[in-house]
Amino acid sequence: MAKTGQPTINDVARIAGVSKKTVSRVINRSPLLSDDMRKRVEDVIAELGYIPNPQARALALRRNFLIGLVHDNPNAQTVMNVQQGMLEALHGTEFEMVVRPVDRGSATMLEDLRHFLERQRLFGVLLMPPVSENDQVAQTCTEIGCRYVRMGSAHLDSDEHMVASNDREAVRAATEYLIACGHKRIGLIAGPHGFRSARERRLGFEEALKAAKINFPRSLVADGNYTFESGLIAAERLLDLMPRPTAIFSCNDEMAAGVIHAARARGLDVPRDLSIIGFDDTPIAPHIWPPLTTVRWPIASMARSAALKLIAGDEEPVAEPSMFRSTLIRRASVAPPAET
Amino acid sequence: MAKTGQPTINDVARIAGVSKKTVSRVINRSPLLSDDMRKRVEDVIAELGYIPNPQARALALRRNFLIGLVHDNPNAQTVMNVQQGMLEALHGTEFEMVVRPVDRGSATMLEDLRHFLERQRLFGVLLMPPVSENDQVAQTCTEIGCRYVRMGSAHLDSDEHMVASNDREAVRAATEYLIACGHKRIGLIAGPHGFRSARERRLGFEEALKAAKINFPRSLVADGNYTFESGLIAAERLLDLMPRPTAIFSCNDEMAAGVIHAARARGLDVPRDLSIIGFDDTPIAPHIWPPLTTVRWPIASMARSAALKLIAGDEEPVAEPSMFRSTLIRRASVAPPAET
DNA sequence: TTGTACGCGTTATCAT
DNA sequence: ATGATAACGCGTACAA
Repeated sequence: MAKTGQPTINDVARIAGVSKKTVSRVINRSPLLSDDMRKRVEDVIAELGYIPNPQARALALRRNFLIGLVHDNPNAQTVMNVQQGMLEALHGTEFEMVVRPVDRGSATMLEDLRHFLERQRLFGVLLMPPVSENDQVAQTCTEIGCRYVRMGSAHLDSDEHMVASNDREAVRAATEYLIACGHKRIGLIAGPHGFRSARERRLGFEEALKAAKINFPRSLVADGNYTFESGLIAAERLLDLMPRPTAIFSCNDEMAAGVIHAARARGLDVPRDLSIIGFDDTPIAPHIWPPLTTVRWPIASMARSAALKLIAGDEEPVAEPSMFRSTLIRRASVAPPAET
Repeated sequence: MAKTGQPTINDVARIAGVSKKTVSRVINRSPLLSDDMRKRVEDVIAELGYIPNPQARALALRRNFLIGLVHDNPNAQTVMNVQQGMLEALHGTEFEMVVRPVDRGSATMLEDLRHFLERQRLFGVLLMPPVSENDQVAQTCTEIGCRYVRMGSAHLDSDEHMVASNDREAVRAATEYLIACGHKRIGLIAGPHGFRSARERRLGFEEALKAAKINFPRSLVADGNYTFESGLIAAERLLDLMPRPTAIFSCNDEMAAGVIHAARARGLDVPRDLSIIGFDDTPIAPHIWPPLTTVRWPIASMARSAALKLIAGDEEPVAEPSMFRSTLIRRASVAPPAET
């Protein structure tokens, strides 16, 4: 027994009366092993409570049993949901999760990430949006030989490397709901330029209007950057319009909360004078006033699937989906437009 | 050069014309080294871009360069703030952060945690509340030889193992503010039993009332469990009281949001008919209506200090504080009580 | 001050 | 199918 108190592979081998390599074969499920030999070793392993040392394995295999979460996402709740999903998948396995925030915009981001991956020899990484949209990052992972799965709002990669939500379709459905309620002047608060999610959501919005043959002047779209303040400012511009839009689709909930503030500030009643739909279904969405109609994407499920793809053996490709459906959650922030 | 492409300590030693041990001494800043020898080795290290292999070091040192974040905190934003603070401290060092949620309540929690620490050989762990309040967890860390620092609402451990916020004082100050505004019937929505933070905040509240010689019947305290719904239910009970309280201190912001909902539901105006103070200063606090007066605790700073304590060398004990001050953020949810 | 030899716990190679 | 022996890359006695 080693001085650390933990039994090692040598202890198992000695007590079982076999070689280290045989024990190693048992651990790694080598197919070429007689059953009685396997049984004998497994008994000793159970008896000793032996667990392979991760550090030694990492050194020998040149690969760590760590899954990285690489993100530059500003939304705390989103990141936590992803972590929760990952952890679910990793629970009970030999893998642990290490979190690595990166600075999109930093000129050395790619280089930093490469060094990180090379040094830590991660088993794989889960790339969260928006950094997941950067093809060079994926390219770097491939070069280094680090497995990766990207989360995103559209298929940016092959199935094994991707878990995507159908933002465009979901927003299209949400907008159709607004139209079905009778709205014809609908404003859009867009997401930040360069975010794929912003693009997809906007496209879904425009598709719905076009299909309904509703006119959509440029003046009805206001830029936002996913923050409360940007939603507030964008809403003020939209609400200054004559005629005023009777509904607004906001590309995320946080901006939608800003819209509600702006509406309240000028004495507008939501949803009587203005209907609002957001995106994300953040925990506060049902708690703000009025409770917010929004689009919920199965973020934890996506992260869980992504992690399962990451740790899946190469032999049997996992049956995890690569496309996930978002759903419209109808609450109280939408109503038919008031009679004019 | 190794086949992996990365230079090893052997490459450095060979090219510099010295032994491995000498290179090792340079890396580990051994004092007994001639200057020209150090210079020679450092030059080769820089030239090769050599970085010590973490896996090999972990094996040799029987200690991983990983800092764990152990938590069972339900508040996503709080956890993210802690992660951010930790990562700030760890940035630029050789340490990485691995996240480990635990299940308080699970009978095997302690055993699971012990296995985790023993197997991964973490350098140290940051214990978040409320699991940080469990002395057995700290005890386990000590036994295993894993450094730890606890975050909490009171001094539960020696300075080197503790970063604490002064919840009691902060709540006392917040309550005094309510009293100064003229409130005499003040309700309390308490936190969950068994949480130290809940206890400290309640004590601070009671201290303020006692100092002001204000009567405080049991009926004015309602139990909550830090969730929106619990705050809503507790508020409904409090608002049924005759006479009704003119102000409510809620032990966290989420419950305070529930209080606002309950007040609105019965046509009460905040703050005219009811003043409210929360605790946490969550990101939504300024965005709900009315903007919430609350107590802000420097959570990221605390986590950063905790991480710095963890990775500090044993020789020079860090000068990081172990007590942090929370501050009252005055917004629009408090006003003098309406004339009766 | 510097070097030699060996240990850390595992996997891989190549025999048998 | 199984075993002896050599990596993996670094740290540490102990010797020089």
